[in-house]
Amino acid sequence: VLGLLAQEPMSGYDIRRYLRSLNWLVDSPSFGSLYPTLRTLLEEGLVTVDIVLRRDKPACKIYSVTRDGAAALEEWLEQPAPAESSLKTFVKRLVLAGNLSGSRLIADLEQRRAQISSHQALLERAATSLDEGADRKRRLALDYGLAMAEAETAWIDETLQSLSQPRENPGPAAAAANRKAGSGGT
Amino acid sequence: VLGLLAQEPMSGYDIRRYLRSLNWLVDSPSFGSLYPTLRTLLEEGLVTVDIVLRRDKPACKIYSVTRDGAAALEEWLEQPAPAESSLKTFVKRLVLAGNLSGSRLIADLEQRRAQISSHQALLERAATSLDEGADRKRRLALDYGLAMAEAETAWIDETLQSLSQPRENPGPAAAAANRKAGSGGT
DNA sequence: TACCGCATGTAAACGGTTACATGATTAC
DNA sequence: GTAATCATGTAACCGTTTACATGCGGTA
Repeated sequence: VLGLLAQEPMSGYDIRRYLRSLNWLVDSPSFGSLYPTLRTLLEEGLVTVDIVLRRDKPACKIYSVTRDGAAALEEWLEQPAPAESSLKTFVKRLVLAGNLSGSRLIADLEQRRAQISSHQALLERAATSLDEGADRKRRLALDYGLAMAEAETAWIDETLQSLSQPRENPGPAAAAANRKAGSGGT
Repeated sequence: VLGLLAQEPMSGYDIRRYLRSLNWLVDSPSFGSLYPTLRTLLEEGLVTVDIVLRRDKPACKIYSVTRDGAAALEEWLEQPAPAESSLKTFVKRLVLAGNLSGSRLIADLEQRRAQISSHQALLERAATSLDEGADRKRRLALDYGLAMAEAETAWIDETLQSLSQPRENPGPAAAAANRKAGSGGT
């Protein structure tokens, strides 16, 4: 929440709408947890409110991060994601990449790449132990996991490369285009 | 839990170990929720216990599904995943693909493909609305989402194809090989 | 006037994790 | 004898969802 407000002051309703638009990537909290969270942040002095009256719509409360809030956010972002760190954690941090320092972002990507490798190893072990004549359906989840791991690794590698060459402006769009063109990748 | 026990009778500890090996795909419950769950299933008559004493290891309780349990599982599996259905739901069902009827599995895959399309559309809308000169880092999450959507769609299409041609035995392994060979995709 | 989308909020219920407690068996 | 792994279990805590409650503003 702090991260989103740092990108742009918003109301609780806005946060919800924004997170809903990323529905697939991150799960958006219900109002029942979102509003109390904002209340807490306010009481802790990490955000301030600004009640905005509009003639066309009902009034809303726009929240902005304070200096303390920005410091708290930075503290959270700068401490590397915990070693176990799930996909959810990674994606959350990716959503806040705009607030992340370049080196921190690269470290996150590399950490994720390493985690995928170890997960891949686990899945491969599981696949071989299940091996031989086992019904295809039983292996589907493993195959899915391996395919996704491969795809994610490829994306991370592309992204790391494009981040290390900031002179050009290939950006994610160009990377996507490369993918579509099917230029032989690793 | 019922689905795993249907594949093979196991102890709570085994379930945990198995789910841990799929760590990345599904999150394994803590013992604090797993054991009470088994207790409940037992009380509901959906599973039975068998205390097994071994000389080399401590005793353990092997759970097996009863007829009622199998019926309950089937009921759960046959009702298509709810329309919203998250990635988690999809993967969970994929892990249990062995217990799923062929037509149900295909329906699940197709439903997921459709969901990805709509999510893709959302992400693309978000990407264009954020468009123009926006800092690359701000778009990273969107790009990630789109890349993963693409990869998942590709995997689903391959899998659907291989499932519809059961005469050959290409299986997931062959599909993976195709991917690696980089034969022109969709 | 009735309804729908916007916007905020609260309280109960629920489910899961964390932390704790116990004990058998093997290996150092 | 002591640590580590295997194995099971309980209770407090905590965050989230669900359901409910309220009200403004536009529109059919």
